[in-house]
Amino acid sequence: MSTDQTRLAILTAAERLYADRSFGDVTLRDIVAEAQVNLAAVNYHFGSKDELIAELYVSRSVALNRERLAELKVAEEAGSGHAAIRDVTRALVGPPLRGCLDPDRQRSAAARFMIRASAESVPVIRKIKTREIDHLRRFAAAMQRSLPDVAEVEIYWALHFALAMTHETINGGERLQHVSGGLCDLTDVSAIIERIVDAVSAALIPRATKAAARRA
Amino acid sequence: MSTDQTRLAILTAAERLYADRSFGDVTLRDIVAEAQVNLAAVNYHFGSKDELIAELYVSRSVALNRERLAELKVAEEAGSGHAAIRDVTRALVGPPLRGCLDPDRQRSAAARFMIRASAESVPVIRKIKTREIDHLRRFAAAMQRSLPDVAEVEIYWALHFALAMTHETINGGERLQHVSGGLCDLTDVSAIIERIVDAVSAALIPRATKAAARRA
DNA sequence: GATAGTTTCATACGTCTGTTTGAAATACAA
DNA sequence: TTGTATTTCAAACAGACGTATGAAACTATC
Repeated sequence: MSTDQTRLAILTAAERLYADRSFGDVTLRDIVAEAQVNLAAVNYHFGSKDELIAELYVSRSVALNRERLAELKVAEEAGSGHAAIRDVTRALVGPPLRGCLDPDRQRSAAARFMIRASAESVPVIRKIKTREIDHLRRFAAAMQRSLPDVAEVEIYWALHFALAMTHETINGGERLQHVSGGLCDLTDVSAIIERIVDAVSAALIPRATKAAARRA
Repeated sequence: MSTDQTRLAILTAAERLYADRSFGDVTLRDIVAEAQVNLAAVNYHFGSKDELIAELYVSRSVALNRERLAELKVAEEAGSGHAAIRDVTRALVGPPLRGCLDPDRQRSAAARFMIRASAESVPVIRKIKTREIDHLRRFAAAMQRSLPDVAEVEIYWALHFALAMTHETINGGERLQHVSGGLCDLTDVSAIIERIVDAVSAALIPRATKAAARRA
């Protein structure tokens, strides 16, 4: 092909398959069948399976981070410098949740791939996760700015719990629906987001007022 | 051997390895090397790799459920019939957290294996997860008894979030420690448990008082 | 339109996987 | 001890895996 259509076909095919199945389970032969390219194309264009996964992870990682930071920026500009804690949390958990729960399987593939990359700890991804650390620190800082009275350690735990609820809702949503007998609605994404935002606020705000009272 | 020492050696070896690495990654040859038995012993005693995993999962699953229900029973008897929401939550998240974060690798293996089985969705385990559904429903019922004013759907979400925080703390604890620059202490297990219990209570109790006020 | 460079393709390589085999070793009952 | 049943063992099986090869098919430049 003239341009690197093949590269792109492989990347999107891999993304689509990794969204549903584990890294170890998806073979190169699965990927090239999905992409409708030759088996050798993967090693020609990427060098190895690991390098393919790494490149896929990096590209989707920067996309997710960009999306989150864009939302954060909007909230911070609306609040003339510092965003409310609810808006910061929304910017953190909104993109992956909206992405994963999108009914369009292809559009949701990127988000679900990222969740898998976050959950499964395959060596090749472990090595390039420094990016994620820095990114999460920026959100911790934003949360701290919105609640200056809260101790730093509480901020990190809240961030951790926010991601926890996000990931488990995506990965274990089926179980929740099962356990609740279909009572819990997983189709209304914004309601889920507000629910998580509520939980994070409820956990943090008492600690803020308590700290403020101590200070006064 | 006279008794089924070999069966047991295989089970504990598999548990130990699956606690640290994924199901796909751990081979039968790894397991028999760890157990110091012959390769063919696995298929002789269990039939196949999948059946080994299934038997291991079932046995550890009933052990975990028993532990949780014992804690719940103690709390309910102390409260003469119904336990406080904090105690119910503690009975749910305490056993896996204490198990996984135990410094003794061998003792923590069972708990970490269960977490992996819960996170990785391998077909053979998916089929026998009905057990887990029933078990979680009993905890939902206990939570409902402790907070009768809260809507049923809120109970299920709270249960879901409690498990979310538990799992992510176990699986993503390393990241939390990294992001927080070592600020978050993962060695003090009971402090972590209280933190999760706090978060669940904070999420539920406002909804209880609100519902009670509406009712009045 | 010939040439050089890039990309595709069928095919094969070596290795590792779960599983099977049949004989050897062990245990246990008569 | 003899005979039967259970358990172990080394070895091999067929299949799937990631990767490598070299010829064929393209694309672009002159």
